[in-house]
Amino acid sequence: MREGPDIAYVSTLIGDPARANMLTLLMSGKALTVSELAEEAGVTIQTASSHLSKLHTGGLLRPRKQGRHKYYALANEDVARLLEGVMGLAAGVGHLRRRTGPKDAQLRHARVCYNHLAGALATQMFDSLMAKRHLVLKGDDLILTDAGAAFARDFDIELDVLHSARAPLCRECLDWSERRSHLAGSLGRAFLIRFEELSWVKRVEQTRIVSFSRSGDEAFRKLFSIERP
Amino acid sequence: MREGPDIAYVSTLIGDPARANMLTLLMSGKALTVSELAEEAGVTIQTASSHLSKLHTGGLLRPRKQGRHKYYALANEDVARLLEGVMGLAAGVGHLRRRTGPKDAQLRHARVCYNHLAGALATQMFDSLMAKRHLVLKGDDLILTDAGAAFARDFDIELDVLHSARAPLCRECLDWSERRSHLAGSLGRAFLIRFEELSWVKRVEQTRIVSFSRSGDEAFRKLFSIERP
DNA sequence: CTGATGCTTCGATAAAGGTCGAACTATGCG
DNA sequence: CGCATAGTTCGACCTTTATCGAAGCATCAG
Repeated sequence: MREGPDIAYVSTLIGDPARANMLTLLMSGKALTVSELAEEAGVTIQTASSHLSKLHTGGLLRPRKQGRHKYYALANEDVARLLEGVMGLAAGVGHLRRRTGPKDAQLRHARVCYNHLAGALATQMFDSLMAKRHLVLKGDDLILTDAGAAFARDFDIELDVLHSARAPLCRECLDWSERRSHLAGSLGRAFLIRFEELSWVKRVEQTRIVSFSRSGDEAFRKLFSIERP
Repeated sequence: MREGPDIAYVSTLIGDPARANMLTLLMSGKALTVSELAEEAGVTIQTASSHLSKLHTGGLLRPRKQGRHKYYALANEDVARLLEGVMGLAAGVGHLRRRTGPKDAQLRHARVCYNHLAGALATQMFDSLMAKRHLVLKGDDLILTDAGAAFARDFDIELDVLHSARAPLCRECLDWSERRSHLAGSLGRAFLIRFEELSWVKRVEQTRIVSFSRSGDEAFRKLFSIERP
């Protein structure tokens, strides 16, 4: 019974409260320094340093040195997806660390998941893309149809660049608050970037919240045929 | 940043080697007893009992008592998916099987359990009913949906008669060869009766074996959308 | 009833690992 | 160069928790 991958090792890494805090922070997609992570996680710098080094060894984080700073970020999108999955299950158990507050509602509505959009609006966007057959599910793979490609190009997303990258173009990501899929992959990322370029959305500093401007919300809903609630 | 679900709690649950072993075992989809899980995980029964109780509290497992045995299975598909994700990240693949139950192939395939159908075909029938939302799980109770009721009536099962009976309509029964659920209760019984009426099946005298006719097997598979192996 | 089996609870033990103070290295700034 | 800042390493606590023996329930078979 010693076969199979070592899920205990990875889970133990995530299982420590301080490390879990840091990982949750890094879900914003940003790279943060040791000190920043230490403060947010509520531990001293020494402790944080030790934790981060373990997370790196475990392949969950990717460090980058810049001058005398050391930045840590999630190693890749798989890590982000896994964390999102754990959040989903934890939320399903009804095990929230904090009571639902105003911030929580905003998080559920629209937030960043690593580098793409998540939350209620993101799942609706995903549903729209599926309904219009811009995306289709082929087995477990998500495929961008010709119509979908045209739609993306129309939105000034340079698909050729995305295709040349190694990362998968389209990917499903399970939304922990909505318990439905939203769009990940380089296309999901490209969409978020365009939203920011167009000033439809703004990131709220220090959080994962994504805030839509009034006109941005309208344009977004129009683009994806989402009715006002 | 202390928002969001408590991922540390769930991860800690998975993070213990003994628990991880058990969860990996249960990825087979089968329900296993405390003793079996203890042995496979390499710990004593007391320790296993404690672990399993924690996993239950954490919402990862669903226990069922049958006689003096206690069977544990993964709580739902989300848990399985999460574990699959962790395995993916932990790199490597491994699946593990364990032969259980009667050795007779015919018995394993289809047999009578008290008054309803059991065996591989029965668990597939059950899975089909669940997948099509003819049955839904509400807490520990199995509920026949409107769609399910229509489906049953369409199959000439007189639901009114069943409802008037004192016995519960739907009930999960743990299949001892498959270690998964199949349908019991008066509805489960009614289905078997109909199968016999239609000559889809015949009971083999002196045994619990249920033998499907060639055409009966085909009709059965069509009714429940079960692919030929 | 009695004995056997499956599982749970309790308590003591021991190992693991998170934590922080202190000392140390490395980089940047004047 | 000296000094400040960022991060690491070391060592010593100390909380947490996995573990198993022993005893206690619960269920089943005669």
